[in-house]
Amino acid sequence: MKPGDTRDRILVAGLRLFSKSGYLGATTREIAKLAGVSEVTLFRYFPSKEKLFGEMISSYSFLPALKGLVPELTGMEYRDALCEIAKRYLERLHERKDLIRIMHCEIHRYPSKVKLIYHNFIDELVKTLASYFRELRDEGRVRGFDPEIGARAFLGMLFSYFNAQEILLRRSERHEERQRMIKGFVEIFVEGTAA
Amino acid sequence: MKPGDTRDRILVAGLRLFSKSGYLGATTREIAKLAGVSEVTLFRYFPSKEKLFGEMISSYSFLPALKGLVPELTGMEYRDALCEIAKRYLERLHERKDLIRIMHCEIHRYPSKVKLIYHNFIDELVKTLASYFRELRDEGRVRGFDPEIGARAFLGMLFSYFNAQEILLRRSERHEERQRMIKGFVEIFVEGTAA
DNA sequence: TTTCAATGTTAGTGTGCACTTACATACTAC
DNA sequence: GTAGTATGTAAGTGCACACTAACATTGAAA
Repeated sequence: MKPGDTRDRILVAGLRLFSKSGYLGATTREIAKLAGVSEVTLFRYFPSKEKLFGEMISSYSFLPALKGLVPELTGMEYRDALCEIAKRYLERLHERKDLIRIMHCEIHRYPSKVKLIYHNFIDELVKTLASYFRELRDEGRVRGFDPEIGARAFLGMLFSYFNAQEILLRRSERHEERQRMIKGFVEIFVEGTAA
Repeated sequence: MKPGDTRDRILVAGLRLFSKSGYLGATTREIAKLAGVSEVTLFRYFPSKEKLFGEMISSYSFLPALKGLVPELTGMEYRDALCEIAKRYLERLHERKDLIRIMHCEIHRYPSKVKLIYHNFIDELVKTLASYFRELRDEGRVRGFDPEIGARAFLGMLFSYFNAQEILLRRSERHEERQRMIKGFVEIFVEGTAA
């Protein structure tokens, strides 16, 4: 067993259990068990539960969700581009579901760190999408709405949908319904912002 | 001190502290102290912390947020009506902020009860708003989009805004910014759904 | 074969918290 | 005044959990 491997397994187990039971609800025993190590080993790697939590949050920050996507979009039709953005965004949210849960529930525990991560995530998204809208606006392909508000509106529709389905109601996500919602949202948004 | 008064004060204190610290983080000592009673009295009214939590959730369910509003809207201009809906919705969310936090974080504790309350809340909102859209559509004042998807899109934009501002970042909400966001969202939505 | 690092096992300690028991006090109704 | 009801105070129980100490085991490198 390579060194580093154990540490990672503990971090992954922490992510899972902190997400499922909350910081206080997840016990070090459970985390160690899920990681397949003894509880003592957990404390050899992380001097306290609090430190484990901190390291976990830091190491599992969000990947850029949309960065690098914009260039690919410039040639596409507006409607198709928005569908693509929506798809990617929902995929990223789905991947980071556990982390999102934790940040929602434990934001009071590590206010500055969690807020920073969250803020950066939202900012990156909004700015990326807003810059895309600004580009289109300069080409006269959409009307002159505020790009940031537009970005927040679009991402907000999607986030709420994700939140209701996957975080709160924990439904099995049905692919076809998701497609239908995306199409509906995009439709409204396209009509609402077209030139 | 009337009977019933004490019980209520404990429930209110429970709401506040469960919201702030989570179910496990809030102690019965703290709750009793905030309610201005001794811890023993708390246990005289509620046989366990779990029961207190359950009673609290049940008694503080959501009030209908938009019901009864639709009739008032029928005479109004579409844009103004949406602004009014947005304003009311955000006000209701603001009032029930603590409860919303709890439901987000503790949904795994009382899955069926919490889900039911939450589901009913969303359903009431979506159905009310969708019926308004359907009415307009029948009069030919908006185009033929799916009223339910439209409702989810509109409420979703607003909810995400509320969530980011008040639940996660706990910002002092600046009234003017809120107005600006509402206007921007409504603008996009109106253009996106107008006939 | 020896050595060393990573991990396990066992058996703790101390603390905070939900919850209890026993008894005291204040106030109200009769 | 007496009885009863709501509340308080003091003290404590038992348990789960974060965290520790001491020693055993394994496996690979030298």
